[in-house]
Amino acid sequence: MVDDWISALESERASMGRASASEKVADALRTRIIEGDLRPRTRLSEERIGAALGVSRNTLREAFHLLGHERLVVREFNRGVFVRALDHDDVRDLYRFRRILEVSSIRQAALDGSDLTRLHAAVDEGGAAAAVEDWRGLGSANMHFHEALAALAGSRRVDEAMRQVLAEMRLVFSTMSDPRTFHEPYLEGNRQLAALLSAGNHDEAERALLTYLDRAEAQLLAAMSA
Amino acid sequence: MVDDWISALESERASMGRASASEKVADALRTRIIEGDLRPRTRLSEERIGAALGVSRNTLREAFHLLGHERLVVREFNRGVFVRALDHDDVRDLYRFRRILEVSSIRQAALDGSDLTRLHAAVDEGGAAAAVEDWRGLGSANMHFHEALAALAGSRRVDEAMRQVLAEMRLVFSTMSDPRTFHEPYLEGNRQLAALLSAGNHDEAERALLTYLDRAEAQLLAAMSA
DNA sequence: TATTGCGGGATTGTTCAACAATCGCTAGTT
DNA sequence: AACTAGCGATTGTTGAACAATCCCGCAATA
Repeated sequence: MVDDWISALESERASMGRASASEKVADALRTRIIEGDLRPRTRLSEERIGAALGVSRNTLREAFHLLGHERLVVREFNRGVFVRALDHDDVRDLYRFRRILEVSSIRQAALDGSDLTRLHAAVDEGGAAAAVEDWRGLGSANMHFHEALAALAGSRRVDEAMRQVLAEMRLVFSTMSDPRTFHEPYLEGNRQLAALLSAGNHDEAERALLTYLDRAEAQLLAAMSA
Repeated sequence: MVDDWISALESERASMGRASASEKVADALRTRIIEGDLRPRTRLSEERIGAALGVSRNTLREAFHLLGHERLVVREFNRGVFVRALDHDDVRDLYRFRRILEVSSIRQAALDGSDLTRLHAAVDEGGAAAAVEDWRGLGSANMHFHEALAALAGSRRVDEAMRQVLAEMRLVFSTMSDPRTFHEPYLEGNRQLAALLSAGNHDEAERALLTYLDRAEAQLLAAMSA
């Protein structure tokens, strides 16, 4: 059935006891989107989803606003909200932005010997996930690595921007069939990057990061064309 | 009367004929906040503002979401929404972020000889505003200058991030009594920066920009302490 | 005096039902 | 085939209602 995710949504209905209703709805939808149950361009009908989750249209709309803010859905006036679909330009722009944020984070780390524990922890997390062939988990670890990398800039707003970017990256990955292909090659890259930073070799780290991002971008673009 | 801005809001009620109601409400409130009529920490009562603008609570709430997304207001659960109040840390973080975005824009411009017309247009706009002593207009021109500067990065997401940052900057300026002090000194700085970029002297431009931002940050922080 | 606990009023959070505005599609016309 | 009118479905917006929560004053207590 095409509407299989509706039942998946209903299963999330249990965990909605506390906090703001709209946030819980947003959580549920976010999970469905990231897990790939809700494909890009899918229209999110207020009526059906409201019924599935047992919330009113108003609350649902607030949730849509939250997801729109995270760029996971787009709202088209008088037409509804749709799961966001990223094109090649989006991916190129995402990586352009990532280069800016992550390179400047490394440069900041070069100035003030930052704390690299989070970074190494993310590497370890990735190693553990790969060891048990949990490729989705490896993907998350990868995200954590880059989140930790951006955190070296020591700026709340950089953190926030990076989280935003990574959420959009998940949107891209959600459409890919084989997570391993897109995450496993970068485990070693992360390890090397962390090592270079630990060694204080920031120039080399910057170069490595740029090659890393170039490669990832090219791979994603190629996969999107196919 | 303390509630003078209520009538100012009502005057905006006329211009609300087209487009989404919530966006219009957000526009009206945004103006009031930026103009300084709504001071930081002011609580935005759903009842009173809804009545003043003639919209329902639900629509008003959607508008609050939009403004929250722009970080002009903060929503506190079960307590209401308040005009955002920035502290010293916020200002420091804003400038940290601006350095990252604007420096990388200049570096990008160094790689691909970007189009500088918007930049020069913003300089001219500032000159014209200063000539007639329109200091608020000079402030806007200043924003446009840095928006144009960030645009050199050639990234939609950088543009968006910069707009976000500048909106927060307006929030700071809205609390300042004398706009001239905070905008006039930078007219010459903008002119020089544009000239350096036109001349292709990007290294010097980068240094000038950093001094520029350091000075602006220090001046704002000093003003906030007073 | 300071603090704790307890109303009670005011405000926000959420739901519901209704209507207006708009869109997309289909059928009919030329 | 193209174009238009109309219709059904969906979103946009409203208003009212109720529940949940917070704020503030007041009394009781130590």
